[in-house]
Amino acid sequence: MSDTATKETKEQIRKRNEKKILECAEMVFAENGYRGASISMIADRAGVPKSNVIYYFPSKDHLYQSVLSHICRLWLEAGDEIHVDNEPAPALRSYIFHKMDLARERPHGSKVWANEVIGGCQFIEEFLNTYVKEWTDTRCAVVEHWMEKGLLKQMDPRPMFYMIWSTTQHYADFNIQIAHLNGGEPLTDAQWQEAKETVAEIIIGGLRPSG
Amino acid sequence: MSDTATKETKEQIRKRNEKKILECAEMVFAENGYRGASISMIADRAGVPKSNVIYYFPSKDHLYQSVLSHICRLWLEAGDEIHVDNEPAPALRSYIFHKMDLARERPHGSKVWANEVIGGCQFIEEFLNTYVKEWTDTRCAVVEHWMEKGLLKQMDPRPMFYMIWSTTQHYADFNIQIAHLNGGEPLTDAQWQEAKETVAEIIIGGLRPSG
DNA sequence: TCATAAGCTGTACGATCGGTCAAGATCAAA
DNA sequence: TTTGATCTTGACCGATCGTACAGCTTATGA
Repeated sequence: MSDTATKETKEQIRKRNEKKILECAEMVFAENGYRGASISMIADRAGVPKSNVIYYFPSKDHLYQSVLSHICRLWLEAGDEIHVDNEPAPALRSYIFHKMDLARERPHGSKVWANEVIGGCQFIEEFLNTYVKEWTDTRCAVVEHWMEKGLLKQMDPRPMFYMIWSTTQHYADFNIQIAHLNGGEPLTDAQWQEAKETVAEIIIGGLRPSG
Repeated sequence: MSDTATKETKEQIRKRNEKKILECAEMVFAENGYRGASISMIADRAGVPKSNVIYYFPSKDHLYQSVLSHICRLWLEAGDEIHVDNEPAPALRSYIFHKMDLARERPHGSKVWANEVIGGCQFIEEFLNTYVKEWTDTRCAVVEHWMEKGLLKQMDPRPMFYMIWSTTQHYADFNIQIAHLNGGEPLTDAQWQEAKETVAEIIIGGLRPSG
């Protein structure tokens, strides 16, 4: 039958379809929120029947959870630069740049997360109280260590992290609003570069010891 | 009939019901997004039959638009302090404090706006391209004027405004996530005060001329 | 080759959606 | 007191929701 095309194994088929459905689900959930997104929309976007989506993901909840889990893992990895061994300014600059790149390249994931948090964290509550909390506590300890060594201004590190998160994710979640205020066009490469620099400059400048 | 209670005029009844329904709609839209919110939920929250909601607001779209319009008006008013006659540091500090207070007192409105922007700005597109754009252009001109006078570091003022917006609204939109990372409890008055100070300190500090 | 497992999909289900409508209840003006 | 406008509500409509399920095709391993 298949003279030219190489046969796909079942495992390859499964992997390919799961990935395709997950990517489309991420977009549909981003645009419509959890309750606003329907399995039909996701199926249409992926070009498969609705039943096929349910075949790979046993329920809408499972699919949604998979999307959220995937996003969070990406974010936590972006903070690996924050170590006591590193200098604070380059480490924070690298973290901010990394998160800005993620915001530009994968805005949909950020939007799904934002929708979930706004809607009450019903699906990520346990996740927040374990992985995210542990990550935050660890990184706050590093920043406080830097502050004690006099490398940063003394302050509560938590609002600093909230500021980095909110600012970088703003460029993902609110990219459409930003485009509207930018003459209807998304940011150019140059504008994006300048935004990254400005964000890093303000935050790191604002953390510099005054004495 | 009504010995003790004073009679309500029809106008009072209309005003009271419209206000009650609008407030409940703001909460329900905040928690569920536009498509996830249903008229039944809003009606239940307001303690009236579904038909009564439709009576006061001819459609779900009208109700949603009313909620969005109300929020945006509040935000634009908060930026009145940004004038060329004022000193930049106190003006920006006042603006940030004002927006932080709004984020704490009225988180639902901010969440509805965020959901709408994330979902694609379908209902606020014209609004963005007129009022919000005009407001932003005007305020950017003021900041650039300050920069030319050497009162602030020279940079693109737009990312600065995005940073103020995202940071302050983060405390509204993500208040549940912040609470989870704060040991499950919302920020205390002292923590809130410190967050306001930290946000203002970082941003204004980061804008200080280096020379 | 052949039984079995896995991939795939059309149909059907009860629930809920936004919204219409008719009818009753209440109030304001004549 | 009568009359018309406004407030209030339950019943109902077609559409869409999540998803269960039977039956089909296709790949796999004995």
